[in-house]
Amino acid sequence: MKRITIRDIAKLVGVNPSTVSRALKDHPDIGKVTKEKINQVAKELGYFPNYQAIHFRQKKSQLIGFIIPEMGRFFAPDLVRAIEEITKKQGYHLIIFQSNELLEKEIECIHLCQRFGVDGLLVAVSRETQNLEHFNTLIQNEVPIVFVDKVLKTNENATVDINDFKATFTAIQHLAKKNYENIAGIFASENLTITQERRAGFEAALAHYQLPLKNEFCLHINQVEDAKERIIHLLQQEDRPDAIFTMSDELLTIVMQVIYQEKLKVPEDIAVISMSNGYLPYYTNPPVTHIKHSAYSVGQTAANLLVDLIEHPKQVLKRQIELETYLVELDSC
Amino acid sequence: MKRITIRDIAKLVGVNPSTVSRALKDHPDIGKVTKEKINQVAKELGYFPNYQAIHFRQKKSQLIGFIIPEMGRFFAPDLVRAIEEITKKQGYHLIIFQSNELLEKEIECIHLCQRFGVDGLLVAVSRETQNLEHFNTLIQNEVPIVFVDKVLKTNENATVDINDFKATFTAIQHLAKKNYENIAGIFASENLTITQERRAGFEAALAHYQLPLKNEFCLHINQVEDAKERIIHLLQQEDRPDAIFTMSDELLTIVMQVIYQEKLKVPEDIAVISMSNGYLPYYTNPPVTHIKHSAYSVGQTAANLLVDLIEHPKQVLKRQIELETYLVELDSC
DNA sequence: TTACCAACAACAATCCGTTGCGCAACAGTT
DNA sequence: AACTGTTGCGCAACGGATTGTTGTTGGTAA
Repeated sequence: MKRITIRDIAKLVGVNPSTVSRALKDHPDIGKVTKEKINQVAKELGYFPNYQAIHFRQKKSQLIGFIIPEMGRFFAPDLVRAIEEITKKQGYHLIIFQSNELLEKEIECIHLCQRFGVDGLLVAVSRETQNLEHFNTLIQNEVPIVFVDKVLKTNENATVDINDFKATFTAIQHLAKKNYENIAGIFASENLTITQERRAGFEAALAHYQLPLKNEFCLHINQVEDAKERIIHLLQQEDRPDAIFTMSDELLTIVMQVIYQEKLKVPEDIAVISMSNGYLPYYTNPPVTHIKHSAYSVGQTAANLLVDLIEHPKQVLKRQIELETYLVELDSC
Repeated sequence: MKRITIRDIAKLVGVNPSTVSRALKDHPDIGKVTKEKINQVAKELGYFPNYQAIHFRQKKSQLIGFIIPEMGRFFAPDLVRAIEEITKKQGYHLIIFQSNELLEKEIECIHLCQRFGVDGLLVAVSRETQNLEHFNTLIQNEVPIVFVDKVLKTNENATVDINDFKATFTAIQHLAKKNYENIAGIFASENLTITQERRAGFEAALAHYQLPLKNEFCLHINQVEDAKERIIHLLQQEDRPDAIFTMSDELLTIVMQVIYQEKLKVPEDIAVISMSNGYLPYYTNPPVTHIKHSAYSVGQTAANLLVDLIEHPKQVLKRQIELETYLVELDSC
């Protein structure tokens, strides 16, 4: 089926395509009668504008790229949900790319975004990403970028995340105040900035409360494969921890599985506290005390910031946003 | 910064833009020396093609739209993950729209897809969608559509889902064989085709094993708000069920929360079986026996089917695919 | 009547890459 | 020398909407 263009309408009404274009967008230059006729014919023909042509002409795409390491189950969905809602509301649309935690793929995604002419970009960087050079051409082309959740902090780039140090500190503080003394921490890959900051918060809190920092009590989980074994090993030591902190929902699932398997009672045998997007802690028995870190808010904030940067690049003052986290006290400590 | 075009390269090399265009795609008409020069200059200038222009000219977008009721936590993420991977591998890219379970929004999404000129469309229909009329213009424009997971079955449309009847039957069969007799079923909104088919499988299995079908034992959860209360009420009856089937991970979370709250032992006090994407059942205590229904496979299959339909519209024979589900026996029955 | 200004439309260029067609130059054949 | 075939490249139109500029009306005021 042939697509209907403004020329078709123009021919039928007997005017110039430019007149049709102006009429359809209610331009004051066009007379009322002509406008009505054009609008009527457009409706009859079932005309709809060719966005590809428009975007091509205007060098805009109304597209926002979102590069994410992987579409995980705990954090990403809410991020996407929020971003899609906000961007749609503002007339933009979301095109999603997974980098699979690989720098190489991240670069590929960036190229694709460039070729597609996205108006802006949201990025959660991959585990391998140690600097932001590969974003330079995009930046030179003045495509706004907002780094979200997994960020590398520099002074120039827009970021939305949380204060990982403080959030973790708060978690450990909560344990300390409840008089737990042998606190273990389960962390993700050491490469990630968020891991480093959370680990720093963890250590600082232990130090502050004069609790022991044992190296065997700090696990960095790089592959899921051996995660269970390592945690089992941790919990089977004779001098095992009396409390355990996990820095993410993913890690919490593993820990809880081990705890169930080992038939440990929470919190009697061991206390658990986690950073979380706030759902998983209610699926477990008992519900897990956690530092709530809302992916939805992060997504909303980042999307709004990005749209601001696209539409008023000069006027945006606050480009680095740290969202609040808070303690949700349930039954695991 | 001005974008570099083939004309810039042409000027520098001293050839015609058409020559540059052909050279860059290794067209045999262009001499080796010229090609090399052009490629070199292109690299020096950091040229990359303007996809918007290309897509506009070729009336393709390399975009695949994905309309989903909502970016949920259990099923959608794997769907998106799979679809992104497959479509990217085939040179397409994913643009996501949420219909929020509203027909009106679903129609909006369809319009957007049309305007964006997507090459194909994946759809999980909303709860309100009772027919597929609103897809007609898209179909007339020969944009392939694959309905996925939440589908309405007609003879013409491409679909990828599971045999809900059979899957549910299998679940109940498993309970029956373990001699559970008072089986309750927790279902989603009655409007959904999948709910209807699962309920039918549920009833058929009860009938087949000559088990009682009590209306009070079949709950349809429309809002999350009162879900817990209703399930508590179900479990507090004196003649309470000895086994409970949930048709989704979402519902399973609620049931498990209630079970924990009520301090019921699984499977001693009550058995649990669920349909699931296969992760949540391991987060609970005990792990829940379930019918595994892989979102990732559904996504993969649907994405591959769609790409086939885009690229060889006439040659695709099997357009309605039902994926296998299987019983994963864990410790809750 | 002339001058002038709205009001309304038409014209044509533009965005960038693609592609059918044409043409010149040259090698090889008879 | 005349002809055919090949190689290598240029020309120009094209796709659909937008937009700066120009042109034609009709009407009003001087």
